[in-house]
Amino acid sequence: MTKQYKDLTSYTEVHQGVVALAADVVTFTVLGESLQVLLIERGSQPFKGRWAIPGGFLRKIESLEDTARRELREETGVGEGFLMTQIGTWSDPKRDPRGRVVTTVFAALVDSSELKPKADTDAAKVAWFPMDELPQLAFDHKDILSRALTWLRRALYDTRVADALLGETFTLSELRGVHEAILGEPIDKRNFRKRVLASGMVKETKGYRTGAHRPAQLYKFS
Amino acid sequence: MTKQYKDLTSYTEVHQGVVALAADVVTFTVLGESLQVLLIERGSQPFKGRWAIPGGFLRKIESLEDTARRELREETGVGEGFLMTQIGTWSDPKRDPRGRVVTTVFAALVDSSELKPKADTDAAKVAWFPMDELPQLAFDHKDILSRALTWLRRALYDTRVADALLGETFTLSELRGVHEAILGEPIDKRNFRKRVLASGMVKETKGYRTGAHRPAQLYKFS
DNA sequence: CTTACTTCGTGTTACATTGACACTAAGTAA
DNA sequence: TTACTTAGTGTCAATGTAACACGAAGTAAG
Repeated sequence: MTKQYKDLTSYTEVHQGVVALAADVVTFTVLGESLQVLLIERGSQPFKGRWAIPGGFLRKIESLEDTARRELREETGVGEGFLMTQIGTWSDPKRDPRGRVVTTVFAALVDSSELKPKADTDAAKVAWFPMDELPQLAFDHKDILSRALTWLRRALYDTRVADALLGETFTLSELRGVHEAILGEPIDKRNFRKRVLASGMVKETKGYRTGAHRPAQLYKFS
Repeated sequence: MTKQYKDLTSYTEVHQGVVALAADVVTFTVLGESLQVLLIERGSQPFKGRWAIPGGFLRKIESLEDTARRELREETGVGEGFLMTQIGTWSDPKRDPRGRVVTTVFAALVDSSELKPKADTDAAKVAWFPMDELPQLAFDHKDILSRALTWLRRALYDTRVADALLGETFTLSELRGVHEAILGEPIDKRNFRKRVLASGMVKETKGYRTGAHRPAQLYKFS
């Protein structure tokens, strides 16, 4: 974050009145039964010690989508297998006490099984938090997370959402778990199976997931 | 547009590599049976003679929402009775040949009965076009209009959309006409009445709309 | 004043979708 | 062998959706 602060200082000092454009990435994953979001701890003022949504400034020859993808890769180490969608742009002149920062926010979905949470780079701590146990947040990031969650719940009925959060194959219980974690409420098991199978969005494979219980058939998206 | 060009020139000359931030406003209205959008004709290069979505640059102490509201008022002369929603930010580095312009797009809905189409200010022609007969557009504005229409069709089920497009009172046929114009397809009359009345989103008034036919009862949103 | 014309206003039925609900099956672990 | 855990399965009621046709109430024109 020190880097961002310095960049911004030079922006505001040299280009009086000019706006700095950033991309912030709200990265979601489903871990166990819980929807989690990736945050970084701020190491400097303002909001030192609070947690923030990772982000960075737009570079000269990038689109905001490029910026967001680059930031996500730097923070999480995930490869190409993520889904990213723009969810809005925040531009209140007072949203950042250091100066004028307009930020376009993206939501990214990553498969928890592929995560290397990327050891605290740049003297900044990075961590996953359950969406229902968020820490104190910097800037207007609480509002942003709230809107991101609303977006995610609406987008859930797009096949690609669950696809991005699960591995190549998955059991129907795992798929249901993703929906439950995002919606924050239980879903009837039989009705869910019926609906998903009837929709034709998944097809069965020959594999089975084993454990200390009856094995479950594996499916994949079609 | 001359003004915008000059502003942008100074941006790119003085602040090498710095991004100019704009707000563009896609203004929709329903006129008769047709969904219309407000465009301005460009009076200078690039894209001289083509039509564009009205917009302007962010000022120092404004949010993008403020910019959009200000632009809309300047172009249409409508008062406060409009609905405006952010639909996305376009940031491709090559989207504007003059230099780096990132634009946040808003959709605005105005009641056609309140319009003063605002005589061609600033030597720029302003006109309404049916969404299914668009002229040649400047920049990436064709793509933007396409996304705006998608947004509008999805948002239609929010009561406020039709509310913003209609006057204080309206007949159920007029309300249906708004839905048909936006969706671009006919809606069954009896089913529509049933659904709207059952939803409780409108309540009847004592007025009637007369014409060369049986008078129609007026309703208003509740 | 009669007729043509236009838009308003009204119900039923078939079909699809959704939601509630409980037990047996198949494996592991002790 | 028993306890434990998760997988997998069907019915029925209620609700929502879509298709469909005709008489009513006004104006306009001869």
